[in-house]
Amino acid sequence: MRIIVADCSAEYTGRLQASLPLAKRVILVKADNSLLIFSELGSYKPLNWLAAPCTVRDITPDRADDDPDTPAPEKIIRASSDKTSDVLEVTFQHIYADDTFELGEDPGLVKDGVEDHLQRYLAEQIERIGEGARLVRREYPTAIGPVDIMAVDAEGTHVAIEIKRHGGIDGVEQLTRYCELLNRDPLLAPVRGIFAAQTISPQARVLAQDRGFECLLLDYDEMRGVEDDSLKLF
Amino acid sequence: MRIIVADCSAEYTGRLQASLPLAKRVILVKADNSLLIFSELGSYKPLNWLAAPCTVRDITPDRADDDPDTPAPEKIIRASSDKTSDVLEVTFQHIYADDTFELGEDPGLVKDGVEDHLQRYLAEQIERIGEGARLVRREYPTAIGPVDIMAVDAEGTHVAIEIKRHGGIDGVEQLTRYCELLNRDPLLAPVRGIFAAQTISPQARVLAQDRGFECLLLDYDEMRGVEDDSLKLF
DNA sequence: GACTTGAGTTGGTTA
DNA sequence: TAACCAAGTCAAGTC
Repeated sequence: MRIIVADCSAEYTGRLQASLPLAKRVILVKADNSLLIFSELGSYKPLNWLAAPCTVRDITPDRADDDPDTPAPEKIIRASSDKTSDVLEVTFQHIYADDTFELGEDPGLVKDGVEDHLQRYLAEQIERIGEGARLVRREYPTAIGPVDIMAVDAEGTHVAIEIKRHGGIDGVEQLTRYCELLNRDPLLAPVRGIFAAQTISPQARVLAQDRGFECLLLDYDEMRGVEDDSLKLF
Repeated sequence: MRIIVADCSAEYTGRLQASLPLAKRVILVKADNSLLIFSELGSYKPLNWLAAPCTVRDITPDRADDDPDTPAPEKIIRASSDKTSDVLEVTFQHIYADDTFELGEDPGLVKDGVEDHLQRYLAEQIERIGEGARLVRREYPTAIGPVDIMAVDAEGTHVAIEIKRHGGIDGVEQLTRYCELLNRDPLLAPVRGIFAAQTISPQARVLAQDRGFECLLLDYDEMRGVEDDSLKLF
């Protein structure tokens, strides 16, 4: 990892054109030559970058090109994508630091607990969709992809459940496609749809109700708590 | 911007739990205290991070807590979100570098040319949807949001155009909703739908054709070229 | 390898 | 401010 702190400007040409005026910034060049430009602004997204695989060249500015109006840059780095025509060129006016560190391999991030957990918890606490409900299976396969949860309610009616962390319109569309398909199967029809999420946008809620789906808000902490409690019984 | 290079491990607790085993990494702490942990892996996304607004504390490890089995960490940094319960704790075993640079304000990125351009070009070259076509307007307003382009073909039939850089299934669904709505208006009906994009996924193409929509591939460079040429006439 | 879906998404625009 | 939508999205899993 090469770490540069410098007054610099930059030009990106690829899927779009973007330019950075002169300012003091931090530049990271990774082992795979991918290049990131950071300022104090924004979240983790760099102002500008070039993804690997790419080639990085240090260009010493040609003194013959000197324009008397602008000071000669101290250095120019040009990163060119190996697969596309993307180019990111960084022009350095003053370099405060330029250090390289060998980081070596990284064991990587170990994640625990996302949307998959919501699905697992709801499957194990299936009566949250109504008393007497029974789980058929998670990831119930269909021709157009797996339904998150298939269940049967107290009346014996099949229930297809679409689970999202945040429920938006596209989630309702997805559930619509599943229910349309499932209701063509005489062995399953009629199939109710339930749209379950931690949060549901107002538009999605309206659309879901319009389509005849029930909306179910999931409380992650509460569901986790129930699991923890049930574990304590053993 | 504080730049640290160190052997470190990290624990994140928030919307999920995630941990980083001990390895040599680069840590950036921005002016707003947001903290990013990078390795040579991945693209511009850090392995782990904590977004602003947050508070960062340097903790000198308590020597009384020393576990004879594990070496005492040189330093611990705990970043706590000010608004949520997110916490990111970084434990440093060995620090190779720890420098702070004042970057100052950044003028930010100047972008030029994205999906908006596709829309503008197609509006100006509306005969790409068929000879004799005329533009009604861009961002044609409806109750459920603006249609990208509304036009009239040579036969006088209204045409609703949905434009995407990449055309996926959700884009077809969007166009479906618009056309459904527009076709309820006796002053407009019948309304044809055109799904226009630089690339269209096979599934989206099938769905679009199933819904009776025409698919139109847009060549950005060609459309830009036409514009440039027409500008040269003046 | 192409395609689809989720993300601790992030970021911008508009109601 | 909240909701919706695009992103030079990235990344993981599936076909």
